[in-house]
Amino acid sequence: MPSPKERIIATTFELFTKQGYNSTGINQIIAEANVAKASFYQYFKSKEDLCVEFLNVRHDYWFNELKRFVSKEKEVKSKLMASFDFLIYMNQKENFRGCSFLNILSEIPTDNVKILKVIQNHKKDLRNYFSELMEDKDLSDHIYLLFESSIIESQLFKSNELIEKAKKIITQLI
Amino acid sequence: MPSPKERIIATTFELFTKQGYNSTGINQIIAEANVAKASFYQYFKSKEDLCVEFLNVRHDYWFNELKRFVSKEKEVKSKLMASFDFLIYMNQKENFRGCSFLNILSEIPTDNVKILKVIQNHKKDLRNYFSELMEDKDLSDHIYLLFESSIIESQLFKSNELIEKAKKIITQLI
Amino acid sequence: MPSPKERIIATTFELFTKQGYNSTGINQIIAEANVAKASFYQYFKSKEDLCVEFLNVRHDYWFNELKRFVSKEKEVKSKLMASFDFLIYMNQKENFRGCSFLNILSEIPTDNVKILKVIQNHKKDLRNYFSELMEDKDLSDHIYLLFESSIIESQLFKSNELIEKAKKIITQLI
Amino acid sequence: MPSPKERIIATTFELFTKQGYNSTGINQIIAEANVAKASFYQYFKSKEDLCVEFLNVRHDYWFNELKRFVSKEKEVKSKLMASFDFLIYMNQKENFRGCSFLNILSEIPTDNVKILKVIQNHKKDLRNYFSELMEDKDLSDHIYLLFESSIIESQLFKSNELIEKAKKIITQLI
DNA sequence: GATGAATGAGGATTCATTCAT
DNA sequence: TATGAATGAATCCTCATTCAT
Repeated sequence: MPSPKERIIATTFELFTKQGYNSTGINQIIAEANVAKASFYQYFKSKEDLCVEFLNVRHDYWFNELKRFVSKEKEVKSKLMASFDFLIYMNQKENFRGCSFLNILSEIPTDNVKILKVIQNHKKDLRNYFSELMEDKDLSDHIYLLFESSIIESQLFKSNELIEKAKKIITQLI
Repeated sequence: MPSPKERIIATTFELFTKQGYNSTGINQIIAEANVAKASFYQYFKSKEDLCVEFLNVRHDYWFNELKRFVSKEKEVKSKLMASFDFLIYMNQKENFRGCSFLNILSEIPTDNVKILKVIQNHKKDLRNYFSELMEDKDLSDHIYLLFESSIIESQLFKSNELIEKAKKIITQLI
Repeated sequence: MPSPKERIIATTFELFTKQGYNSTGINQIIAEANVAKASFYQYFKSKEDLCVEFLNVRHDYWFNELKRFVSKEKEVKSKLMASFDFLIYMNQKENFRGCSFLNILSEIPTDNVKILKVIQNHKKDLRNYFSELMEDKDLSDHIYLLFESSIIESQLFKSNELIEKAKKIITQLI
Repeated sequence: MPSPKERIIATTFELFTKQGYNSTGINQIIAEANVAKASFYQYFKSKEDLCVEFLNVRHDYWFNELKRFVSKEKEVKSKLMASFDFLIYMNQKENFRGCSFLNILSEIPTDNVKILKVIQNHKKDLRNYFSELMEDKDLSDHIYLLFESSIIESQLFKSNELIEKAKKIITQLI
């Protein structure tokens, strides 16, 4: 059996991803992780702290999954297509829950700098991910923007339609 | 003095826009609207109900402001530019609070169909807004997607940088 | 049946007097007052607030009891003796719980100015009470100091011995 | 580096004196003493136990300081004055925190005999301290009572005014 | 002799909502 | 129609203590 801390993180990952930040209480986390309340607060001094941990774990998980998913592709264009297909894959896997980072962005007070920074860094890395695939920075930003809206729109409409449309657009751009 | 219902709606508009849905309690609303609690529940049978009302009011407000902002422009291209400038205008006015609809999308449980529909309709109208400006549906969707990410990214980074970049991209597209 | 607010105050009075401030939880208060938790927070925005209310009620109660107890005496000297006898009376009635004000002084953080002021005012009133009984301010302060230690010592030793000694001392002073 | 037990006692001394009993958690003590939790419970089977130890240490410290402070005086009267000056000295040193013993008396449940006895013994020793300075037992008790209220009043008002007044009173008594 | 991970009962407070008037 | 008192479940968090190693 994994350690309490590991169980907390695993449970948090699952619940924050599925239900979001505000809808998930500490009580539910410790109940499902089968951990004492005080154990929880030994590892995370606040829910905000846990949120940061979650976002870090999610960051690693998400980029690893993305890179694994894209790894079989050799050309830039097919890497791009695979990146968008990754969104479709994740939507199916996670039931169109959208981007955990943007979701939490909407859930926290605007002055929560600590969490904001983590979210910003995640998106900076994503923007970098595209810029490293090609030389034209304007183009990579263009694709980044389409990628971002693809996530949101598919979350909102619980449909991959606009992801497919983005793919089509990009095909024509390159 | 406006009626209780009007005062509730005005206060809700202000608070939901500024603080978000979950961070705004019923108590704060009725206190600032100077309305009795039971009066509140006479007009809105739940907070969810109020949310729907808010989104409807916000929808009208937002589109009216957008259209007013763009109305002075005659050509399609300048209308598009003005639309993105509207985002910059709103960011300044509302302190980079982003899109109320997408924010609430992240704040509610995924199974809240009632609210979801209202948000979807808002975005359908927005997508239509662009498609009515031009014949090429692929192009209008393309612009719609850039518009959506422009909102989000400027909220996240509290900066209009990517709005400007989207404008540049669109200039080159057309 | 008294109103919830009255029941809260009555219960608080009883519990704070008997158990002290920190040892009395909100839960116990609302349970014994038979009041809903939210009702409590409707009337008192915090436990600190309740404490201030308690001290005010206690202040009135204590001085009224004191004055009532002393009222039958005509001469200064016998009024003084009665004042000290009042301590004996209260010790018996409240089981040597000492002074609620001084007890709470020890229980709160030193920087809690709000509560501190209430305690200070209570003691200023007591000091005034003695100074109004006689012309010699030094003498009245002298007696005030003996009165204060009488309270404390009888609380500490659960005995009225030093109250009696103070009475004897004062008899010789005057 | 001192032993764990010594570090615990030193830290406890500092924190209990500064913050009081209830406001000081075991966690803070072991953290600042740099000691493992289980080590703590090896030396002290409960917080109550630690409290007793603290009071004993404080007792020795306080009387040693008092005697040192007074030692240079030869006459009874000047010894008394020095004793009261010691309170002023301590108030300045410890920021008007009052008497640790009386503070804890207010913080513990009334039925805690174990701690109560320690506090009583401390005060008995203090009463003895004065009675050993002079033959008249009534007078020494009188001074003891003024001493006690001097501590309390200066704690309450964060002022040495009433200590000075007590000194003046005593000067006239002798 | 010394450790630190793990505990569960309890702390104060806020929430959206309903009731009797 | 309009009120405001009253509700109870839920929130995040802290406490002193014990356990196996």
